[in-house]
Amino acid sequence: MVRGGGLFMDSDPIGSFFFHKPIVLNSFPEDTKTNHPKWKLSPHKMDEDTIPFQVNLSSSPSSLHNTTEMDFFSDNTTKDDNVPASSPLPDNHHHPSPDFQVNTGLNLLTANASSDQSRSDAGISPNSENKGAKNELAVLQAELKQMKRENQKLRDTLDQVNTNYDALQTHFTILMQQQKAEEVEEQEVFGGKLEEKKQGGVLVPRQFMDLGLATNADTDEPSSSSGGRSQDGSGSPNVEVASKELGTRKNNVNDEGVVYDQEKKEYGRGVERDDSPSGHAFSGDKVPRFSPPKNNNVDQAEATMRKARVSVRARSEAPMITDGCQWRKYGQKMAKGNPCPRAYYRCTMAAGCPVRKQVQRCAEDRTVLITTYEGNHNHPLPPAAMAMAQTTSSAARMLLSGSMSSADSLMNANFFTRTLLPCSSSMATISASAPFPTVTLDLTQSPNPLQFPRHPNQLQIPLQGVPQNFANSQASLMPQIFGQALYNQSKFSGLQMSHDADPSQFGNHSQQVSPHLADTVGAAIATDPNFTAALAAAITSIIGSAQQHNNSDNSNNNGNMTASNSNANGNITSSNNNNCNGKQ
DNA sequence: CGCGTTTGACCAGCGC
DNA sequence: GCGCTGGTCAAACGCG
Repeated sequence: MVRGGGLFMDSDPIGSFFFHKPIVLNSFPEDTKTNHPKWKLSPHKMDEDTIPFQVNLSSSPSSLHNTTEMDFFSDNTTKDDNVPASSPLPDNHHHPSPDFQVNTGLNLLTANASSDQSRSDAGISPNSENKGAKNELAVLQAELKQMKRENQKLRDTLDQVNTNYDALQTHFTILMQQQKAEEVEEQEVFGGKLEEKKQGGVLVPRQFMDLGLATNADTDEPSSSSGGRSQDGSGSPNVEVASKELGTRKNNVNDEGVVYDQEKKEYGRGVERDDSPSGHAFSGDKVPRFSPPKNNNVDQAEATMRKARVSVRARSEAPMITDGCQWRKYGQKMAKGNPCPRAYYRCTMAAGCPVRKQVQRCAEDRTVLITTYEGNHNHPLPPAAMAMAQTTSSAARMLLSGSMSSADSLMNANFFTRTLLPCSSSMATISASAPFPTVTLDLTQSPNPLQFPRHPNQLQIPLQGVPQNFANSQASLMPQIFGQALYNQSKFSGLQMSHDADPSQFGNHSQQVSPHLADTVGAAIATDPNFTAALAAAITSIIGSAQQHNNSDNSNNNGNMTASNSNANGNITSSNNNNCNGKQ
């Protein structure tokens, strides 16, 4: 994992913990390999495997710098000129020559040492050799003491980092749970009794259009039926029972994507189980086939919810954008009005995941890849997948909250325009004749490269020629932030707009970028690991949320809105298809 | 041989 | 009722 810069205590079990914690520390005056001054991270290391995630320790680098006892290698050179200055550690294998003379200037001989010495030296050496050995022993003991002290300090630092990390994680989890709770509130507000629907004789909470986050899907229902190949043994229910309650998202965020399948400790793979038996409540994918004649109003609303889609437009030469999920192609059709075929994919990260997506190139601009997501994941997601999922989820929530609260979708579109797209209002359109609501996130333009330190082409997803994990981190970061912005926006559109909020008051806040955001995003972009991206994005979201809460009453969330607009241009179009020209 | 993709067939919704 | 279209299925196929 992460190593402390230049601190390789391979033979030292005390220092071995450096290999397991995401801390970049350099306690040495100078890394003689790279000649980087103290606390300056080696770019080489950063490129390799360090995560320069800036943890705000109470002990600043300077304060650590002032802890001179950590700088014991200068003593090393003092007490033993034979030891190369570049040696970062006291060489345990360095055996002094018989001429080895050390003058530490310290009177460190302890009674214990002398007693040991007296024992070991008994009848062996003359006085001079005894003195040399004693000195050596004293030096070693002093070094040991200092190493212990330093180790203790580093442990303290590590504890503090861990504490901070835990606090951040807890905060993030709480925020996610709050988000979930608010989502449920929105369901109650806008869905009313639609929150529940009957399926298989069991009343289950009706899923909102949550494309990204594991919710109350009942994956324990064995699949069967409807033909299709059956899943292998991977069909262990990977959504915990607790996920049926509000705290579902916890599993999505608490393990840096390590645990996706609590039982299998891995992603579900392989041929997907036929996910939805006929009439499965979450078979949002099978919209045309899921039409039991029921209460008209309820079904109409449900159909609207089910059919809600989020379309993401991104420039990419790749056949499919990298969104962190695993997909299996199950069909391809030529769609009317577009010479490019439309491919149909379904999520295979977990058995029975109803999420599907359609991928099609834009008819007018073949470089634009249009990915339309539909359905909700019923399984925990890795960070990279969460990013896109949250984006689509938030967009869908925003759309649905608006559509459910108001029949005037055009008003909703105008709201999008004024809030998210102050500089591109023409992009916000909505088709009143849409058979189902679709939010289109247009990520094909990046008008603010300065605000979001990314090459414009990096918005092309995935980044070809770039390591996959890096591409993932790149591609995932932006939707993460964007999604948070959309989610926050959805709260406005869904809750406030129905009251007396003046949308214009949100208008120009999206032009700003918080320094925190820029720093965090920059740090995330500068490094490879998905964890970094996800964590940075999460923290970014948290920061943005915190800022939003701070200014919540009369202004919009600067950080998040900024992020969305600055990195993705925030073009949102509500329409009913994923063709460029709006035809289908 | 297992797994993923391809592709023609099939089904349902919708408009005329 | 018929045709068009979108969406899905599943056997065939290809690849490692």
